[in-house]
Amino acid sequence: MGSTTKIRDVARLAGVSTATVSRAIHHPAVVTKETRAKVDRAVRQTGYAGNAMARNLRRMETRMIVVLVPNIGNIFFSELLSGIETTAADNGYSILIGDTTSDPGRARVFADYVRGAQADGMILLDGKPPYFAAPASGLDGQAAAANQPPVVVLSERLPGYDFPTVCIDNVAAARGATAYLIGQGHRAIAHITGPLENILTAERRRGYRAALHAAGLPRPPGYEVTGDFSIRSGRLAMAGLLAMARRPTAIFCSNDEMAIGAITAIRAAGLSVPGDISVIGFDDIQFAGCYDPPITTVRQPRRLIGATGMALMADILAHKTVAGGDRVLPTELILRASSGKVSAAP
Amino acid sequence: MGSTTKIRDVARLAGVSTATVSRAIHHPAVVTKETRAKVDRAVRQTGYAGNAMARNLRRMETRMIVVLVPNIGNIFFSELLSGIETTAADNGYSILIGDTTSDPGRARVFADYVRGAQADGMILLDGKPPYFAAPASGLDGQAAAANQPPVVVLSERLPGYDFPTVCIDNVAAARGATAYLIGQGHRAIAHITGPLENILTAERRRGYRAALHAAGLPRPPGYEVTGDFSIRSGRLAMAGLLAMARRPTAIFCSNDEMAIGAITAIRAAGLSVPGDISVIGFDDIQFAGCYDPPITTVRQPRRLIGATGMALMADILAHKTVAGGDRVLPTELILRASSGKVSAAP
DNA sequence: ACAGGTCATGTAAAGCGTTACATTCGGCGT
DNA sequence: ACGCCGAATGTAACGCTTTACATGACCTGT
Repeated sequence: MGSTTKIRDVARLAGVSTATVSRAIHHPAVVTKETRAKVDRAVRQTGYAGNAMARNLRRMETRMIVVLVPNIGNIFFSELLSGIETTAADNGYSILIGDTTSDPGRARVFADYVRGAQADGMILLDGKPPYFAAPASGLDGQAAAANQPPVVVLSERLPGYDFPTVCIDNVAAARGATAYLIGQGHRAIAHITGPLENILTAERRRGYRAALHAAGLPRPPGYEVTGDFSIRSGRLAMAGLLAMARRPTAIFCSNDEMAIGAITAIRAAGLSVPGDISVIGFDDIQFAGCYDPPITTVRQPRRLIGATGMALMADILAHKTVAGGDRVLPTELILRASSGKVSAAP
Repeated sequence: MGSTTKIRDVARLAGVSTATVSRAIHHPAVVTKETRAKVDRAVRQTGYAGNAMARNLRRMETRMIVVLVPNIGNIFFSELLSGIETTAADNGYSILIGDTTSDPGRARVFADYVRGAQADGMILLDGKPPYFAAPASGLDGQAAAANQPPVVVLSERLPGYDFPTVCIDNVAAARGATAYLIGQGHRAIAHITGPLENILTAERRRGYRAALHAAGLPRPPGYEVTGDFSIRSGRLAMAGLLAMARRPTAIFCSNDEMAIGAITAIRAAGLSVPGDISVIGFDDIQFAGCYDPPITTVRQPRRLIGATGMALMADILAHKTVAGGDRVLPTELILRASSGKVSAAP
């Protein structure tokens, strides 16, 4: 009982060869019932646990998937992760989470995990291409992809790369949300965006603009304010909007946290939601429905996105087929109390 | 450029042995500047990335830590994870997250990761002992521990086991919160607990009871209601309390989500917080301060707990010393608008 | 100029389990 | 009764890297 038990020890105790022990454990069907019993007993007696490093090396797989996420602490991603984890487990995979908030350099470390066969594939939630991938360029895209580890992109599209992707139609969803506000009679609708370099941000803004344009509404300067998806940034952005000469009557926020921040700021200014100003969020995080007032928002099927993405990854790893094409999952505008008809013009 | 580049290919290209390549990469100091340059060039040319499985096997370590968490989707844990991740990265480790919500059987799978050397250590956030560990029993505890993979327990204590632990003093914190309510003149204070089998729940309840006892207050039947840490359970529990003949004037909730649920229920009944009923939560999750009203709560240093725990783990792995003793981190009662002086008795 | 020492590099042996291939045994068909 | 076939097990190579030890070259001090 000195150090760990090795397969040899089990074999000796069971009176069989190491090959038989391995078979009894991994392919029980090919050994006799008696042999299996002997091995099982020896395994229990020794507390043998195999050695994953050796097994991985031999099998040339780790059944581990790297998931690159901008911020685990963010509830939006943590629910997405939860969907990924569940499906991963169902397929015998585990997920290795890489948080890139604190240090963008971590992205490289985790990309190297896949390149170094520490993980079998990589799922990207941060909307940034892995450093080792070159943009798809027609013909040699296929050839180049052949030697690259499998990558699946979730939640945002990566323009210029042709990784399999699971996402929603951000443009349409944002357009729908804005159109709803217009339908409620709002004419002065502002937009609090995410960070500008963010693809998601750009898409949602595009949808917002498209809706205004379709309704023939102007886009007054200053009506698009940049936030960073945090509650605080929503509050600050809203404070700026409240100070404007022509104050908006409705705000479309690029996520729910900023909507919460916006509502806080509106109330701090002595105004009411939705009495004076309507607010719409995006994502439908759990707290959106429990806030006071409950927040109108665009629901994203987070768990489904995660599950679909992981299923896709498992499929690619199993069949080695890169099933192209984006999976676009549906969104839903959830109407709650934070939005309503425009009040009499101020 | 057929399959992946191996160290042999790099060695050939650089005109040195594989040993030298390995040294040039991992111990640059011991090779000549010229050799290093040759190797570097060959590495860049071939895009060599090493093979982690082989390296792990040889080094007998994976620099990976399993973290067992009850629910990644829960914001409390995701922030704890964030603290762990950051410190892990600083120490050259990565974390492998195991979610046990969906399937408690996963706990076994992940415990086997450590046993099978797929991971170097395990951090437990779910307050449940790993299946392979026997309760500490005096003398042989040390001996048994020697062959076990390192385990660190965070956030809750595991009575009967002597794993290194980073936690808060739940009893004292709960007592403090309850005592504060008593100080505000409340005499009818109810408690919404977590799941009963939960150690945390038991500790906080103990603190609650202790405070009542110290103040000579009775514990009316039905004043302790069991929840499950979800918003919904807080709402339901509160609905039950509101229906009681002698309605409480203050509620101490075992976490913030249940406090939010409680507030929702109180308002739905046409009462106000804190006008009619004061509510206190626990944890100080991000949303507690942004809720309307902002929630009085006990702040736990989540990131610090995670960081301290991971640092402890790194220390154990580096020095092989099992530094015993619990690290008890301080909590803080954050006074906000959801609680106040007792109103005129009903 | 030679012994002894240092430094850089090469050689080859682990590290542990899996699996292709070889072997043995028993049974069955003719 | 013999040969063939299939099933069960054993043998040994292999996966890729790291590192202890060996080797060789070069330098220094006497």
